[in-house]
Amino acid sequence: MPRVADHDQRRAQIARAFQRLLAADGFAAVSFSRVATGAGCSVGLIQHYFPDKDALLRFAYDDAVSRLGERVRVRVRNGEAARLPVAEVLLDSLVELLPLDAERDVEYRVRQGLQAQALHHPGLAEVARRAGRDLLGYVTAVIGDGVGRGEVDAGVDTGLAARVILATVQGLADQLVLSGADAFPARDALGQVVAAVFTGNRAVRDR
Amino acid sequence: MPRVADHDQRRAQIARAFQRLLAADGFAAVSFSRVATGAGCSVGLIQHYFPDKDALLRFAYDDAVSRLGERVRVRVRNGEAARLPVAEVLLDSLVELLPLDAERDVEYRVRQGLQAQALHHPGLAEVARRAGRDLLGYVTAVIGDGVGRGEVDAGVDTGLAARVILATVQGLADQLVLSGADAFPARDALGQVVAAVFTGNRAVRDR
DNA sequence: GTAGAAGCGATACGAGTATATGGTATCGGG
DNA sequence: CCCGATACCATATACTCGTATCGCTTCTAC
Repeated sequence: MPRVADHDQRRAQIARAFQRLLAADGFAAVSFSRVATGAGCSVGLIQHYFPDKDALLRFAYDDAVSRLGERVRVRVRNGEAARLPVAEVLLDSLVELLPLDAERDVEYRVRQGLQAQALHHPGLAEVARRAGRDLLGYVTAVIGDGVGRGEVDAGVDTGLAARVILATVQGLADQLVLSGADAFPARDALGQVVAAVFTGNRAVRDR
Repeated sequence: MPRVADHDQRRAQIARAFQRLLAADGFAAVSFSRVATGAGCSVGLIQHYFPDKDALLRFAYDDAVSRLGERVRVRVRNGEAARLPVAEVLLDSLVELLPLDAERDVEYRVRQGLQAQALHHPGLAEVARRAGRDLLGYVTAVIGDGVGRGEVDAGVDTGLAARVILATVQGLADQLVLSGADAFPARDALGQVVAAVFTGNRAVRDR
């Protein structure tokens, strides 16, 4: 066997350079040569690990959403370990999606940029749909959990409520990047919507 | 004086071609030559009416949001003429923003595509901010109106409530284009959020 | 009429793109 | 030790892009 290299690590390195570039300068600024410069390698190396640009886009998108999902899962574990109310755990998880600090801002921009492309790009659309389904399923399950614990009225359509909450998160994120992270109390705003579903727990609603 | 032409009409014709192209094939597909083909003219003509690409982008963006604003204003006038509850008028107006039919889908994609570009484009960002401010001011005023009529609790922060509602609209729109216009009852979902603010009017909330 | 300005199109140019190709360096196994 | 498979790079190719420029046409004012 010949010379070896850690493919996963290389791909991640390239994808991160791609993400940095996308977040900083926008989708139009992403080219193989610029990604190569950012990753400290040659264009040829990128070609070596990604058959074409689509593959790079998909990988980078997937990498971003899976990292995000990981962060959310950690939040949930911590929240459950601390025996917090479901509403609070959910809110904390969702705040991960908002571009409130530098790291999350980069991630938001990556998701945003690639989701915009997904509208006209079947491969990316599939990644976007899957990510959306996962997140929707997760939030739906959490709300269902809230029903079980009496924090949510039994009559609510958990799926629709999850859609509304996720929509609000997404929209608030859009507003934040446009008007600045401290233009308005985004967490409070999101808290209102969550509280509107978790009517059984006034401690959260009245925060 | 030499030969005359209707500049506004020409610019609109070009901008519409631009918007069609953007909505159908995405921002990356928008080039002068394609816009010219779509508008049935030459590249030179576009250059004649727009000094550079930025000017075309800004004009097209502005055209899209002002047309949308006009549609919203008509909705409001009709709603007020029919003496509908404020919450209902607001909901009808906001549904204009959702890509529920072909025309609104095109408009949504234009706004979405250009807003995504605005993140890394000062000129477009200014248009986006202004459009956002206008819409936010409008919704805030409507909610304030609701307070005056007793449909909204006096204690609510009208500006923040407006932000939340607009965020939800935007996020629901994103979900709609990703999962199809009839994937879920978007109007009902939006109605829930509006009703959460307009607590004084159960007829709307319980619809 | 006709001068001349504006409308409008064709084309040229340089930069930048994704991808293809050929080559060199570097390591592991026999 | 050394063959060869693989990592990696430099450059070539065949585009497309935005923009600049030139030239023809068409109309109005005098």
